[in-house]
Amino acid sequence: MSNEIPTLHDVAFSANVSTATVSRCLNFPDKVSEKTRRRVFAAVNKLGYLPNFGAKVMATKRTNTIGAIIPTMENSIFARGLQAFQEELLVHGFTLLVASSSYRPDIEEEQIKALVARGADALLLIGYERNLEVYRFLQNQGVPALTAWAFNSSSERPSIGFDNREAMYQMAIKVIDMGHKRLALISAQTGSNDRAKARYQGILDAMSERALDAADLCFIETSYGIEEGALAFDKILSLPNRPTAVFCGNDVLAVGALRSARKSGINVPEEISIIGFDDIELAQVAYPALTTVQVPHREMGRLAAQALADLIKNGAELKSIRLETKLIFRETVAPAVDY
Amino acid sequence: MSNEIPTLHDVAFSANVSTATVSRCLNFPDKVSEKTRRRVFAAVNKLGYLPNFGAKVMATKRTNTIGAIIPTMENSIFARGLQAFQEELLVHGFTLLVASSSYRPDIEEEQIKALVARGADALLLIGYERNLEVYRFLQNQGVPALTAWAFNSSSERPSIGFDNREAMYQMAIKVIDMGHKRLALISAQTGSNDRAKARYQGILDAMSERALDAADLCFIETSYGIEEGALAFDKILSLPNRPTAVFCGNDVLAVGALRSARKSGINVPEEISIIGFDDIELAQVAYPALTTVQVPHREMGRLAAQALADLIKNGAELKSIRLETKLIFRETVAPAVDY
DNA sequence: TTGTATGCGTTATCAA
DNA sequence: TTGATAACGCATACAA
Repeated sequence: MSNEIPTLHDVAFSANVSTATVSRCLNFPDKVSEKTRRRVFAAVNKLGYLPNFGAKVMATKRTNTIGAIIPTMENSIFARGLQAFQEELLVHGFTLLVASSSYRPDIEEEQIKALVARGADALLLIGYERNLEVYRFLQNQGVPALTAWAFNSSSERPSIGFDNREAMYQMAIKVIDMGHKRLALISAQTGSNDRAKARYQGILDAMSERALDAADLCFIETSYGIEEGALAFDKILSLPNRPTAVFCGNDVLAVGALRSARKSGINVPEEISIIGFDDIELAQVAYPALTTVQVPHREMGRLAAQALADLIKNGAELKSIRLETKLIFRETVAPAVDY
Repeated sequence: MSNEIPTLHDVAFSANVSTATVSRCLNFPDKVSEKTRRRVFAAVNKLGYLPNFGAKVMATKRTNTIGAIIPTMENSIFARGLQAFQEELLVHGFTLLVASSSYRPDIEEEQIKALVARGADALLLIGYERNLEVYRFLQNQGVPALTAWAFNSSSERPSIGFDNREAMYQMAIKVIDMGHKRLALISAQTGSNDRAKARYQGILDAMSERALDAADLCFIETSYGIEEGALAFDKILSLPNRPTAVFCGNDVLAVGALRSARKSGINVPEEISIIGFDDIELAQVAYPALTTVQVPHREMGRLAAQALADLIKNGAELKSIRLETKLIFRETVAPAVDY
């Protein structure tokens, strides 16, 4: 029982052929005669040969690895999409390299460099908004990047996602048309998050469209978490002219709001309506079940992987794809009571 | 504006030193004179030099990459742990390679090979149970592996996790001592899941300990999902001698059970108690809030990353670590009603 | 169809 | 402190 890891050379020696033949046999089996192929594979099995990764990378200039940088895997919308992304990548023979930014642009930048340094053949990024210099760096290094979770027709960067503004706009129109005039939004931090910003804009646009003064929107920014949503909702409850409908930037915040309402003895939706965004599991399990916007996270991940694989393997150009969202009315929204 | 990616050579030429000096300068800055160091770094910046990954791997025989294979990122217990794992890995200069097995041993095996082939310096695996041949393969390839999410004192494989049997045992004892005699367990598939198996065993042990006939446990196996939990609960409800306490292998199944109970008009916990496992977000958001076992997922991920980093960088031996779980009593458990 | 020979971009050994 | 040079293990152009 030898303790050395076998190389191409060893296989070639054992099969009594040249290293070139072994290499060919492994990469293009049909370019080799039946007889030698059998000999080679026998040797490969006998020795337990596995191609050396570094050498392969060096020779082919390709790692067959694709990097993804997401805010955090703890947010199930990213976990879900990433899972689908990875599964599809596997089908095409790629492996997933993962990093997270904790929603911080500086960390994201660092991670982008790290993944490029690690030889990622391409990158998946969340949202458009980032330093121009980053895009230049990617270009210089020859590493293509695809944007996901957002679609903005006015940007020419390739992206696979949905129109955050439009989705929230549609939901807001519906809710306003149910008689709600005093609205609130509990939003994720909009600073460096173009998705949050777009959702905010969607509500503003809907208000203008329906002749409400957009300046009257009660806007609260907070960070991600159930607790944070609850705290923000508490603040809203203490307002003099309490809103009748509270939009939330995501389902997690909405569930926090729901919890806070229950604690304060406020009936949802009779006294106040609450709206989420994403339609993660929490939304249907919440009590009452949450009205929200359904986003095709898995589909996004899958399509992103396909596009990237197609780009690397066939040189196909990255094309933007716009996916549709869907309004899901469950139990947390009711017509506004007038008084 | 040149379009070529610069190499060590280019930097050396530009700084007017040898490639050896540049390499040294980058890897051991203090082994080089102040003057040349400045010259070299100036050249590096000017050219935008980034070390070639493949070449580096080939020369050092190290990718600084660690692979993790988990059942699925969609299960938030893994997403959470993986996030912590990745964050800690980053601190030590490692990148995370991710693959998922969908709870299938054959896919896991394939993925293990894929990650080794991708040059992972070490692997993180979930649970002990797998083909012996896999461990032999890992050994032959010289790739160390650490097991997480389970701790079994009778195994000598290094692992960082908790005692699934013990945790469920403690919970069951508590519940039995509240007067429950007719118990049920809605379990994840135990076939190739040692954690599920251990939790099952924990209940059996508790029953024996409290002089209940373990054969009376109503045991249902199902796959992961809210819907699946609900269906299993429906079955239990239709039983002639209905159990008074229903344990669930995880919180997701428990939340499904809760939903089914609500639909059937059964009061929880007055008429039936429901117990989860994991304490994910769902548990506190569920209504009524779920009684469950809290597991330190993040801590596991963090410690696993530390151990692996220490192993690769300093050759430290992998040591098993046993973490504690905690019983969380919320609102879904009440003393048994006798009749 | 198969073999020979070279290059890929680092690191590391040894000498200077 | 620095430089010349030999690996590292594979893919591939070219020759046979």
